[in-house]
Amino acid sequence: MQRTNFSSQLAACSIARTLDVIGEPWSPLILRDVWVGLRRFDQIQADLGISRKVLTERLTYLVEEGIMERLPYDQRPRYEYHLTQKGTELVDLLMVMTAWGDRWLAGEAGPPVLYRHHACGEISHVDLRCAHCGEPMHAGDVDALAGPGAAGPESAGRESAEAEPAGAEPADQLA
Amino acid sequence: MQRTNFSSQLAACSIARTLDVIGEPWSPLILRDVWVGLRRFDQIQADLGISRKVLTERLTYLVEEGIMERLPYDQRPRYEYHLTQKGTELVDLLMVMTAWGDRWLAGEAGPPVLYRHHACGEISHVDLRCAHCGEPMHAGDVDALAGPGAAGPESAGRESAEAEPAGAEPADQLA
DNA sequence: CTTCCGGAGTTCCTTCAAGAAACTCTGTCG
DNA sequence: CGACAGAGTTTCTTGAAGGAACTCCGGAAG
Repeated sequence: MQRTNFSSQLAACSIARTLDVIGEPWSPLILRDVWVGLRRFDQIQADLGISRKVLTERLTYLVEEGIMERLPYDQRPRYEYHLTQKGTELVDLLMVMTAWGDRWLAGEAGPPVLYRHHACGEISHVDLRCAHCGEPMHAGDVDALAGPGAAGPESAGRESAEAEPAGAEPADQLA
Repeated sequence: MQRTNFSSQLAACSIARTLDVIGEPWSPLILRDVWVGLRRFDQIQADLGISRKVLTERLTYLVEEGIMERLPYDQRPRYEYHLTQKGTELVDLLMVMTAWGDRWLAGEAGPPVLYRHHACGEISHVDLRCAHCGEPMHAGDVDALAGPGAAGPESAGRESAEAEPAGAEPADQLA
């Protein structure tokens, strides 16, 4: 799996940049474990069954990236991993994965875990809304335009939108 | 990278199940390309710079999983990939990645691509809300409980659960 | 009719990351 | 002083990703 750093994409795509932080195998599950309270090396290792070497690498990287902090919890050399603000906000991603997985992949037994929303007390899941107007915001509800950090000079045009199968295919670039 | 199928987790975790579908390297970027209108093999390959072999594998798998469809667009053996409903809903994940990446990783140039929300016409990004009450729903706004599809018999209570660093940390389990 | 071409993959070889399991290091406790 | 436990290292093997060349198919060109 030789260096999958998406380098070509890093410049122009927030998705690729995000994947560069938590896109490696196991990273999202490590994030989940720490989120739910499994904060110590051996706990996470036992829970996931991940190789210790890989777990070390991932934790080190996540700390470097500011997703987690490594904090001593004892006089002895013992450490716990805690989510930073940056990491906590990344949990949004996990909640969306959960919602999608529950909807499309849940076994006949139903979802394995339920979330109760503090605000309303109901078992619920997340839904995506526009931060501006509060209306639903999903794949079909947006147009993409080149932003300030867009790639090359020629990238000024449009983005997803059109995209006719047969006709004049724009084949834009990405985000 | 020998078989990272998260099998131990698949039974009990929608996050792991979702990762099993789009967690492999490149898959989210392929999804993005198809979403924005790059639907043909060579287009995607050129855009991502991915190995043709890996692209073949990923596309085949995504089609098998019902994320995309492979449709002929010519009398000749030419095909395009289109998102299914299942795949389109997965784009939510990309939109959340974009939002997080824009917030935490955007270069000094600003975000590379902007999204205009049809409903309000504003440049915006997604926000997570409770599907029930519409209030914000983020990492700290939920309690997790074991659902019907929870793991083993002993998993009735919590899962990872205990594991308080020091005090009585709730540290619920996962999804 | 034969040749050319372009999209869509295959094949093959190399390299490097994930798995597995044993080993190390460091304080504390009995 | 020896056992212990948490938190990693080390070492070796396997297999997935890269890369580049090769194949296959049907229409277009000559």
